[in-house]
Amino acid sequence: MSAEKRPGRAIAVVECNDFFVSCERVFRRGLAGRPVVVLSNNDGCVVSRSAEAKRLGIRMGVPLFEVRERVRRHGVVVCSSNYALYGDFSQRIAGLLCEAAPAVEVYSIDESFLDLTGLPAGELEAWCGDLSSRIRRWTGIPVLVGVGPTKTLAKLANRWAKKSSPAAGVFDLASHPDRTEPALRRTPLGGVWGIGHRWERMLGGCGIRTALELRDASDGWIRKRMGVTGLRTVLELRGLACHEIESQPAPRQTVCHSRTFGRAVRDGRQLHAAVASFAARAADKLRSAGQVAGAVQVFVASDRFRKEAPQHSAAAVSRFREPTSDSREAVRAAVGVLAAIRREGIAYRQAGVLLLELSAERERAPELFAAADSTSGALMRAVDRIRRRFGRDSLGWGFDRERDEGWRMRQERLSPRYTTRWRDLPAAVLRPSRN
DNA sequence: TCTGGGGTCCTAGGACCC
DNA sequence: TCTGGGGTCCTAGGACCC
Repeated sequence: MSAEKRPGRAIAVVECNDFFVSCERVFRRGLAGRPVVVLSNNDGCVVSRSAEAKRLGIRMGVPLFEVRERVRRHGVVVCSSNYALYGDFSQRIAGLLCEAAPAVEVYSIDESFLDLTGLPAGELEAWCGDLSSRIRRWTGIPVLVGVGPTKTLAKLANRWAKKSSPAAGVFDLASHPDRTEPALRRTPLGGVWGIGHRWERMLGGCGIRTALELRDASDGWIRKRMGVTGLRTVLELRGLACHEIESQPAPRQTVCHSRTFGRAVRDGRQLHAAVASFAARAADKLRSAGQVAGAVQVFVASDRFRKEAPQHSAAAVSRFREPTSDSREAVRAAVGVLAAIRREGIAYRQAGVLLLELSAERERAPELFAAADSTSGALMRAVDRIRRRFGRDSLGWGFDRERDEGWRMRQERLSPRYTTRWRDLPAAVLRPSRN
């Protein structure tokens, strides 16, 4: 355990407020002030809500069909998720953060950690306020900033920025340690970073219900019940840093592309086509990260919500003869695995392809007796180049042509890709002035 | 009718070795 | 026949995150 208490350590976490909804609002001014929700893939669950939608009692993660009546009654605007748009906003914001702070960890699509150690305590809040308004002005996205001596306390501060002073948008525990205890006392366990549903229930059963009670629990007991992961959280609540800022992201260990289908798929050819396209996409991701994979895993699952239908889920792995990022090899191996695990007569609702045992392409050791396919790398580079220039759909594989679209996901309310596709670019119309 | 996708880390247990 | 300690590697499952 490398816990460390250093004087004056200041970690900020910058989190976009209701990020997906905020992105939708940037180009659709009519959405301001209205209840808005964004859905997961397949238009399944609510994954982002505006403040107005939250006030209507629409919970995070709820399936759309359960709140359909409320949506209709209150005129809630419902959007399919548009990851091309959100990803682009995310990159722009990350760019601004990297200009502003020396060490930045882009933690997720809507949140980053900044190391602000060294900024005079008296200036922290104003500095964060400036940053927040700069992001708002240049991207249109509102952000909230929490500051603390550890990542866990910064996250807790962020929660308070949201709850207590969303207008100011900054809550600082690093230069105001006296605020920590009251904040911990008023934070339920579920609001602590690192405490999920299971642990919340377990701890609640033992009489621990607030972040303060968790902070003051005994080390030995926490270690026994929650392992080192739980102990780290507790130490961080005490101001001892266990999680550093990782400004150089570690290379991925797995790459996954999976989908729940728009409807259940019983037909072998369709499932084959779906898995082939997932494998090709996973290999694309691999190449864009400059990695190769040693093995591929395929999984399939029937609809777990339809208890009356025959259920089957399975997964299996196939190893490549030599690490590769060639889409054709990934597809070949994946459909082979699929053929071995698929059961006739089962209606599958979900499938996915994982690439495992990743390593950097340049570190790859050539196999002594491999019949090296020297065209593979060149072909893949050419494919990637053409797609970058002419769009992802400009070039496909043979199996794409036979593709039956039956498994495609539902996206009935997709907004345009305003910032990443030329023909979706918003137009500004200038009218001559009348006077 | 309608229920997401993509990751990480840790732990326990078994196989195997010396 | 009975029997110790310590190590590694692998896998499955469980917890968490957004």
